[in-house]
Amino acid sequence: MLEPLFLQLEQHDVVSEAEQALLAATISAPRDFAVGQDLVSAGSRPTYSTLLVDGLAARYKVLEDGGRQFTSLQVPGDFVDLHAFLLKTMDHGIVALSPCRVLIADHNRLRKITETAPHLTRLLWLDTLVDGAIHREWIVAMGRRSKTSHLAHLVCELYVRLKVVKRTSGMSFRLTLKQAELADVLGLSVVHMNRIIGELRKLGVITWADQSLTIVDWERLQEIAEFDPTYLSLVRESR
Amino acid sequence: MLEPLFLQLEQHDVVSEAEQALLAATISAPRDFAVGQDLVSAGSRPTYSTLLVDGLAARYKVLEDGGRQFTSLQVPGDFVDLHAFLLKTMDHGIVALSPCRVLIADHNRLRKITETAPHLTRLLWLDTLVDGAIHREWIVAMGRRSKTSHLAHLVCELYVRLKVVKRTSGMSFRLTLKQAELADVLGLSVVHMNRIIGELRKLGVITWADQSLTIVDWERLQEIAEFDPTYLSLVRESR
DNA sequence: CGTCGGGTTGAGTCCATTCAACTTCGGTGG
DNA sequence: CCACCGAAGTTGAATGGACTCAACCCGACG
Repeated sequence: MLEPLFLQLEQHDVVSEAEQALLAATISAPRDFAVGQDLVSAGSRPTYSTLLVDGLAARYKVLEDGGRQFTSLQVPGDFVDLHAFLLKTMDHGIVALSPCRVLIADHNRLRKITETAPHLTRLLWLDTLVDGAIHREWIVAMGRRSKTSHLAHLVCELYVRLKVVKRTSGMSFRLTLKQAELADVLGLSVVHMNRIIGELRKLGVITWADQSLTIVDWERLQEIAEFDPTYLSLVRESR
Repeated sequence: MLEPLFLQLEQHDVVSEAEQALLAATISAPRDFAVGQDLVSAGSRPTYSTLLVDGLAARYKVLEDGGRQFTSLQVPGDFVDLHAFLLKTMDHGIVALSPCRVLIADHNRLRKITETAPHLTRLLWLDTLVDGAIHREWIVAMGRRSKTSHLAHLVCELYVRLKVVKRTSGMSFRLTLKQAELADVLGLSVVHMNRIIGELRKLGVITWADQSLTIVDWERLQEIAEFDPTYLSLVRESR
């Protein structure tokens, strides 16, 4: 069940068998969440971190006027709230966008890892750093890209991240988001989100129906997005 | 010269004398940068990380059409590229927005810390996690706040972060940004940026002249921004 | 005294929003 | 069986926010 996590970690560096065993011993208790449920709620102080192993989840904040903004999308193999291990208090919620299965890693055990397994510690740290790199890319997209380019970039990113954990088939992947939720990713109104999607469809670079998104023209999509996957650190080297 | 770093770390947890000494031994070689110079350039693979001890710097990315977006502002005590320790390749540049003084921490020595000083390692990790938390807040601001609220939020954030490192006097602080640079923070045109600033001035919540920004009505500014400093983790507790 | 960088202001255009209507489709109950 | 309903998506029209282009101000500096 830890496979997606290992697939992700091994993109960055070699993970020894001892380290894999240590992770396996740290993580326990599978749990399932239904669509719309909070995996972790804002303001809470969890004593464990949550590893997503199946489904799609998102971090979000809600403003006083009711507006919601997603700050990240989480795919299988992502530690959705590893940062809570040190930040202690959740400053945002995490919601299931599809049925989700998660595993639990107790903070005491994570602390043990930091005390006994420096290399594995660095890999977990790196996990949160990639998270930050994705955030930066989103900021750039929100600030300076056209909406069409922003959406294209998101599709590229999701495709690459899902491919790493073998959740793609060919140039397609399941995307269980509603358009209203996508709008909360890009910071748009639902109506306009719909038109932007129509834009990419009309350009013939994607199709999206029945929760299945297919990239029809990967080259063109990358161009529109100015997508450069460097920020995902998908290079296996000593860390 | 390490004072601002210690001031920041001690906001989060107790830093022992041994840890302070270890940091002091890790960090060396002060260096100065002029306005507009890159502290770190995009695409590079630095073998050390850079601690800002004086001045204002920013992370940025540039798009093909020449558009620039800042993804963070860095104040004294910030490790501007601590993430490069594990990410290895810089996916963005870091530029000096005022004359900057920095110190250098070699990656080999940082690695030593991860192998011998788990608590200090966690504090450094935490440093990058707060970074991520700030990124998330920026994403929310860009996506769902009004531009006025976004600017107000930025002012609140800067004030609090600068206060931690004693770079405020009363309700004022030096802000060496040009309006064009602020525009690259919020993702706006210069002209519109100017009008938004005028907005906050007209509301009587800030003044800003001669590179000195003063918060005239802190309560009101916080309201406009819906500012809640939780995300900065300014609570001293065991981590 | 002229020039230049940064800031400010006005006018017109374009993009994104809101409000609203309408479609499609799957589920549910008469 | 089909009529109805609600959720999600799509489309049109009008409003308002953000953009560009342009002019102008002003203080620093040569």
